[in-house]
Amino acid sequence: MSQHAYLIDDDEAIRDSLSWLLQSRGINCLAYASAESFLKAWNASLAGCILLDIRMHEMSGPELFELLCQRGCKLPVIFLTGHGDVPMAVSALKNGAFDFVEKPCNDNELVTRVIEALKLDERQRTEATSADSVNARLGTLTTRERQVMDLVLAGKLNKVIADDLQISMRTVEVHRSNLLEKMGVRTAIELAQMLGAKR
Amino acid sequence: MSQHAYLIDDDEAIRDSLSWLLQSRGINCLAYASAESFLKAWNASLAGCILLDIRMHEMSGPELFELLCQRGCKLPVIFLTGHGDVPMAVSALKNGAFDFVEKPCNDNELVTRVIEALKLDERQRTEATSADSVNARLGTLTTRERQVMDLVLAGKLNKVIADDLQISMRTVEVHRSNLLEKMGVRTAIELAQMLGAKR
DNA sequence: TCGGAGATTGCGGATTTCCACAATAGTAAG
DNA sequence: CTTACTATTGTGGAAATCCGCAATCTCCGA
Repeated sequence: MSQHAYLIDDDEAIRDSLSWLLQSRGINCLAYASAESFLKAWNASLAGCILLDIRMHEMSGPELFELLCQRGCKLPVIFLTGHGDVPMAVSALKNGAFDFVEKPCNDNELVTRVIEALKLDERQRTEATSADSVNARLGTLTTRERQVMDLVLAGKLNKVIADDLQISMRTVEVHRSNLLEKMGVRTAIELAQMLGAKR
Repeated sequence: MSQHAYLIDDDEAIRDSLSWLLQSRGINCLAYASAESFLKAWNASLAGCILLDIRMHEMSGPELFELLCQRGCKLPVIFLTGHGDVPMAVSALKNGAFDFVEKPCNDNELVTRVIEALKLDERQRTEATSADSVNARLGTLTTRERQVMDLVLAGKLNKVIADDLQISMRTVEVHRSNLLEKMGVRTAIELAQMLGAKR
């Protein structure tokens, strides 16, 4: 899925001019006339960033933003507003918005910020991908294997783990070996690194 | 060092009224009439947060903020301004300011934000403390010990490490044992966790 | 009811780790 | 020059890990 700038604004003139601006700079842009229409189109695989007007009919920009956040949307959001005030901008940024710009704004300035947002999403997506593969592997572990893994990561010796779980050392060894295999690592250290880096 | 709100504003009336407000709510407050005077008083052990006026004679609020950041100041900064605009607020927050409020502002609102900033600093300070102890320990390691540690964390066996460093296995064992001792852990796993969590 | 997956355990051997005891060398500080 | 620290290596044994081969036992879905 290639990156797009998802522009959400109920003002057709704005949609047209910004779409054109971005496209002319080589940025794919899809425009939506309402928060609702974007919400229907959104899914977790969309990549890029969101350009979101603050004031719209029906659902407002901030409302959509909150809803998207709840649904796990990680796309950087750049708020657009023609009548913004400081508290509104502060609130948006403190809530995790990527940026907040006033309309009308300098074309180059806006494009620059959109590009920054796209880069951020790119990075986040890369990280998320590796995190997902780790989680997928964690998902293949059986209950016992996970229990053993936790104790292994706690730095306990097999004999201690065996004692904790009330099973034989040999069983622990088997689980340990199997879980390392499933996680795609050869030693417990590598496992610790793999999980440590992602949390 | 107990927490203080460091108020920096060249308007005496503001200093007096905000100091009084904060003190009356049980928050220690120290006021400075200029960026320069605070800069002279600042040191890394100060705890709390900073209330910083944007426009001042000589050095401005944002200038002081940047300087403090360069010097490693981690105190949350709440910008105060009587004539703020949106771009200024956005810029401040994107540069890492904790908050941005307009004067005059609601007393309770400001106090709430100051308290949030103080809590944040408290948390950061706690984390920094443990990170410092880890770094201090890392500092006691000799060059060789650090080399061995890196390879151990890479999940390599002692024999491989010995080969890599062109020394005997026995020497690796000694270094390994010594570094684990110095780092205050009993196993390489614990070491990996200790370092993994702090990066 | 049959088959597969997961949990469990034992045996025995190859590898590795962990350590105490001991010794040699180079280097920097005092 | 003496002391302290670091780096280095050896011997030898105790403890732990790693693994292949084998065998039960339970639970669950076909």
